[in-house]
Amino acid sequence: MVFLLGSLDKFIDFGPETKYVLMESPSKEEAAEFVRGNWRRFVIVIFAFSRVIYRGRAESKLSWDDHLIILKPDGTLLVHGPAKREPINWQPPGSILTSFVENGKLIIRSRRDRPREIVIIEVDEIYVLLAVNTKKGLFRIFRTESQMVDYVLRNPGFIEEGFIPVSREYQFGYGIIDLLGRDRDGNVVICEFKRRIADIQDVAQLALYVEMFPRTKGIRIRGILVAPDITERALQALREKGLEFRRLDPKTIENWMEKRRQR
Amino acid sequence: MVFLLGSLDKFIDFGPETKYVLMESPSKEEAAEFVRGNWRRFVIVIFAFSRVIYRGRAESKLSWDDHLIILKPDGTLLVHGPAKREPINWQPPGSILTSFVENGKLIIRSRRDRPREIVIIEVDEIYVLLAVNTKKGLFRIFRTESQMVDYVLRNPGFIEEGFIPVSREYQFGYGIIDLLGRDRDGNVVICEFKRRIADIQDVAQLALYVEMFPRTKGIRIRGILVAPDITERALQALREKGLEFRRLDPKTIENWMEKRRQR
DNA sequence: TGCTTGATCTCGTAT
DNA sequence: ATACGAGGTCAAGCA
Repeated sequence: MVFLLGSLDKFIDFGPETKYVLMESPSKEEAAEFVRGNWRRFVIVIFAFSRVIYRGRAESKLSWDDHLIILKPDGTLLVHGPAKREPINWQPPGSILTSFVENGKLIIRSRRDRPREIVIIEVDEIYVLLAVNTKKGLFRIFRTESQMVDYVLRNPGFIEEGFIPVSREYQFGYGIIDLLGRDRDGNVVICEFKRRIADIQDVAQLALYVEMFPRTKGIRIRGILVAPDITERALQALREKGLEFRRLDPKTIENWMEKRRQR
Repeated sequence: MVFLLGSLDKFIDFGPETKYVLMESPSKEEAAEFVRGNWRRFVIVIFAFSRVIYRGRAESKLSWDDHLIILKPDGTLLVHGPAKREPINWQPPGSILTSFVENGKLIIRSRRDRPREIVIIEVDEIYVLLAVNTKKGLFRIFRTESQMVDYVLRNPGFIEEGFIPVSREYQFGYGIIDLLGRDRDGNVVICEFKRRIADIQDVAQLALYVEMFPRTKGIRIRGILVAPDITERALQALREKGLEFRRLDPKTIENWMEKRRQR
């Protein structure tokens, strides 16, 4: 079922089977009422001449211009400009919307606590309001860090001859170690995995783990960074810290998973 | 100027003053042609029954459902679901769009190199296509990490009596030090700033800097973490590493900026 | 281009 | 609730 409304009939009850509601140049009152009554049910897209004020963890002002505003049933608010993947302004899920007309402007206000943050959108002209009934499709993703650990658990020789995995996601006082193991000489081996190119931050993380890991006399603590690649400077820092690198290509894992599937 | 088109007249040239173009239930051919010819000029919002395949740094599949698709002139592509701030699928700026009809489906394909990534959207039914001409509003933001450094540069006594700032954004082989200074005894002081609650990762970063900073006999290298707050475990790790913490409240900076503005 | 870091990061997960 | 780490992180700045 589809509604195309030049002016909103306030008595229409948009049933659950309503695909979308489309309004061209609605009045501010119509828009305010629609948003107020329906933001929990539809994803609402508004194209309008507006400005935005944000105050919370930081503070920002976006000047008067044409913007694309998106409101989601979970409380998410997005203000998109003509470029970039990131919204110019936003409010995360869990925020609460209010919508009303004040001084001849449509006000869309989104509030949340913890942390206390507020986004106020002042709208001077609404070109189009589109409310759509989206559903959550099944989403699957591959090539995660977790799959890299899976691979090494089943192929411990990848780290080195005689490597024995001991614990996955090992927690200690200074963080969570992706994979903890022992080498053939009984030394502790801390493995840190990265699905992307490893950088100096990753070296810092591994270095902290190695230095803070509880020591036993006569047992060395080794640190190994496992990633598809590493930046030049990170590799240099790694070596100066006495840590090690193992290159693990995503394709190696893909081929391995393919083989397992065929078995 | 506004166009509302039940069916697209392919000879219309949408001038630069065109605010938006709205199409309800366009045919796949119409939509394909419109996207092909106009994605560099408009932000295009499509509400459609579709599925998405992504392959690149990772790989994902999004099953058939109603989705909100956004295309931007800079090559950004977003597929939004009914919840969350993040798009389910996307392509960053700089990607190249192609659009055509194949086997009765509208195909929207976005490609980019470095890294080579592709998103393919198969559309089975288009409910609404909205093309809007947004502009980039003036955007200003406050309360950044950079402002914290500004504050300390003008108020070095905040770190401690006798602290002398030496270099901002000091680069050396192991990263970039926010603020480098000297204490009253001539020791090196490395300051790391965080605008949010500092955590163990930040301690790891500072620890690496301090340990790798070039040493001169008789001169100590001190590390100070400056943030509005710090987690309990991070503080513990910090102390074990012989590093220090200074609490800097955002309000302190705000008040200081307010005063400066009044002068 | 590569590299590093900030971000109103967001998001999931474990405690 | 808080903390920690992943992310197709994105985006900016600088060598």
